[in-house]
Amino acid sequence: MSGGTLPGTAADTDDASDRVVLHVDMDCFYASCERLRRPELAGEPVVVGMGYEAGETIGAVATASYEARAFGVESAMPISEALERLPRRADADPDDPDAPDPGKTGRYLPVDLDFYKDVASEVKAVVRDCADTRREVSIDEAYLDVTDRTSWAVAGGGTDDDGTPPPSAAAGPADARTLAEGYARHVKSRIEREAGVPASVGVAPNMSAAKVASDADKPDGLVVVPPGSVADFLAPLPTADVHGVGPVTERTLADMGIETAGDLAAADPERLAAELGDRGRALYRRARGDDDRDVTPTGLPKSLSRESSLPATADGETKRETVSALAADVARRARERGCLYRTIGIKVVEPPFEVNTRARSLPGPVDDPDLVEEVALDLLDEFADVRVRKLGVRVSKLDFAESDQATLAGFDAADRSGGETESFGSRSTDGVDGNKLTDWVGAEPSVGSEGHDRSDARPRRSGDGQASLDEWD
DNA sequence: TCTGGGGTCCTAGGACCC
DNA sequence: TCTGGGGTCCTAGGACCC
Repeated sequence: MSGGTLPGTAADTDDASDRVVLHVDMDCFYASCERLRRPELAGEPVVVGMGYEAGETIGAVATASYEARAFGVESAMPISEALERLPRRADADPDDPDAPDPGKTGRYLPVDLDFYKDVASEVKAVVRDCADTRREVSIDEAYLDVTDRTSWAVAGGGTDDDGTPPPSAAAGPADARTLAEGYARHVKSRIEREAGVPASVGVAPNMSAAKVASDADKPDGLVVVPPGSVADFLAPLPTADVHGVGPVTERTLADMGIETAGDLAAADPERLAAELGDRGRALYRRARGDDDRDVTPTGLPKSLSRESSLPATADGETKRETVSALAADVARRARERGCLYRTIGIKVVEPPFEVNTRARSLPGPVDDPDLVEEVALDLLDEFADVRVRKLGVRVSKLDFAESDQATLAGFDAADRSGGETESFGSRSTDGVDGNKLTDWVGAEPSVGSEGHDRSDARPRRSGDGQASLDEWD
């Protein structure tokens, strides 16, 4: 009837089994990190650009502070456009009548991912301390299942004093402050105090509601959605606010007359499934506050890739050089992580934005930079005559030899400096390369090539982020 | 909006096998 | 050789997320 899957599990959202899930979402994280080391940026419009260098107009906005967003600067916007809306402070010259008003300018900074990762590791330390069960989704976002640390019980017990307790952050009808709210406040303030950067926190009985809640009052928000009020909380929000609804699905839903999460929750799930497949059913459940996914740790990666934009060109030499460089970088990163791959692929983007992918699987897993380049170039041949604006190389079907849960948990922290040990569980890539990897590859003599020299694997500081972007120019 | 880079998951069709 | 069905693997593309 209502799409419940098992008898007895429908409509039990007020059950005692309700979990307490926190979603921690750092506020304009990169900009906050810059402010941490440059306090004079506090309160200023700050734009952090990737592929951006001081004085240039190239690149895209990675993060804009809320002050910059007030000028219309948005994430992923080209820097050139951001500069039109918010000129650079450096260009404000009091002696030049044509110069922009300093009060309407912003600070532009290039991404410094290594520094942000340092800050993020302090955030993670707090998160680890506050929850045994957690999922770190990205550098600035995590889910925490804190059911065993707190509960939905109403705080304050019998006292109910007439003092001035902080107003409840609860959404929906349940106006009372819960223990969960207090716990979330504790996590939030610890992050701010110990890592020095602000976070928004959402609290709900499931992941997707917590995610929406953390977003509902940014920045510096704390929104609590108690069990039983999830559907009411979501109902007025546009469908695009539901996690998993992007521009395409939003339009499809709009065409069906579905504009809000409430509309979605009231829709016919079979009709949704007809339009959107299984995702339709999943979104339907989500909009109704029904999301039973467990908070599980992030696993090992499924693929590694690098891509790079270039001025549109059909020149074969340029394309091949670009692909070779990307291939070398991907292979190096795979080796740093002690990971074998069985599929090698490329991505070719033609103007205006036509994406092509090609991939080839090998008989067995390998760690072979030369082969990555060879296969990638071979796949590129098909596009010898086309103009391209972006090229990419990817390895997938990854095999992490001898990996165990300990290294799995340490993966995020360990990948930063490629072999430099971080406090826990990280493997030394050199050691792994020397031993276990060889054993593993030995089972695949036809394509394995552990004997290759390591010229590609020179310890050129973590190739992530923009430092290495320069390589392809 | 003329779209940066690194990912995940899903779907659909074809090959191949039993 | 008129004709079934199930399962798995592979590739390509699409949608979405941060």
